[in-house]
Amino acid sequence: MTIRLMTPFDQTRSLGHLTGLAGRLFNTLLTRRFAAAGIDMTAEQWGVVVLLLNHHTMTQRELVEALYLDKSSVSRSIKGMEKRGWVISRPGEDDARQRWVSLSPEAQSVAERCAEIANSVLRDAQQGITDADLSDSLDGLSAVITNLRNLNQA
Amino acid sequence: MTIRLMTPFDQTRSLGHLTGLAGRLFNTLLTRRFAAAGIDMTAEQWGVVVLLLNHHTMTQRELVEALYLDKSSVSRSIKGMEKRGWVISRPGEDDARQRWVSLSPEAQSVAERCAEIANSVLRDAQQGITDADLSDSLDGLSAVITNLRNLNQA
DNA sequence: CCCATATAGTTGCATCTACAACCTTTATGC
DNA sequence: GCATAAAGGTTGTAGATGCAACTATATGGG
Repeated sequence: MTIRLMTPFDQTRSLGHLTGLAGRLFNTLLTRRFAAAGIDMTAEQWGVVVLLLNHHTMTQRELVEALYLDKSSVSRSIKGMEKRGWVISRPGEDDARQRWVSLSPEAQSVAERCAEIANSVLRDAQQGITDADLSDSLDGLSAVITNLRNLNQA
Repeated sequence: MTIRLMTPFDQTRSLGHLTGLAGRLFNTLLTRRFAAAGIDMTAEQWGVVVLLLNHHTMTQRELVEALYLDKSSVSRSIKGMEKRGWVISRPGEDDARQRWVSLSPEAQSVAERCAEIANSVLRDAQQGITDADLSDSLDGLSAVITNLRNLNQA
């Protein structure tokens, strides 16, 4: 017995459903492979590490803008990573409100292996898909993200 | 100062990053629009409601397979939805281990408006993207999800 | 210089998620 | 039949996330 709506909604092929599912699967697989390699790092934490590899040091506000997370999420994430020893957090010298975040030596020492693992996940996830199709999917995804960011701002 | 890796990893155009971000943006926008319409339902809960609209009643195990979540996540999600009044949960008659979940009358009465809101989010998120490009993106996403599901099983 | 406002972060609270360990009930093998 | 294995769910624990309210610091206009 099915309840029919005047306004049909097909979840199984909805972008919202598929993106959420794919994101979740990516993160769990990456976290599992980190763990299998003896690296106690989550996929989300790896996202922070990648940014800090490229920028050396960032304020939490810069992380918020780069990751598009709530400032409270970044605050707690950094706290956890500092407790784990992946990052170092220091108060700003010019502006006492800021916290400057940078990678710990330990994080730098495992970054190379993490990058290999992250690339392996991407490779495996994309197997059987042509580069052209993949590029099209990324373009579509980027366009949707641009739309959603604007909608969430408003 | 940038730290260069032997194994480069470009996050900004990585499928893992983009899918996670898009999924998050979809969910927050949908949850916000539900709230703006006076409907106290999250995007994740709407996913359960859609399944129950189409199947009338399901066991938690069936929900686990359809949503591809851990059984514990479904267990707590259903508990919260029952507390909120969106679903009814009853023990199985044939198999005493099972819990059969179905929609409450209240959920059925708001489902129509929820479907309209969910469709509006999809429409807005996809604006400016041609149907052909969208379809290609969905195909790519589906292929990636199939890969990831197999990888996560193994 | 001082007050109003804006900015950077933190904390309380709620939801969502996964993994591991566990309980209960059912199915299987002998 | 009975012991063992498998299946359906729950609970403990931990991380991730958003929103609202809050603190502390900076900035700008009289």
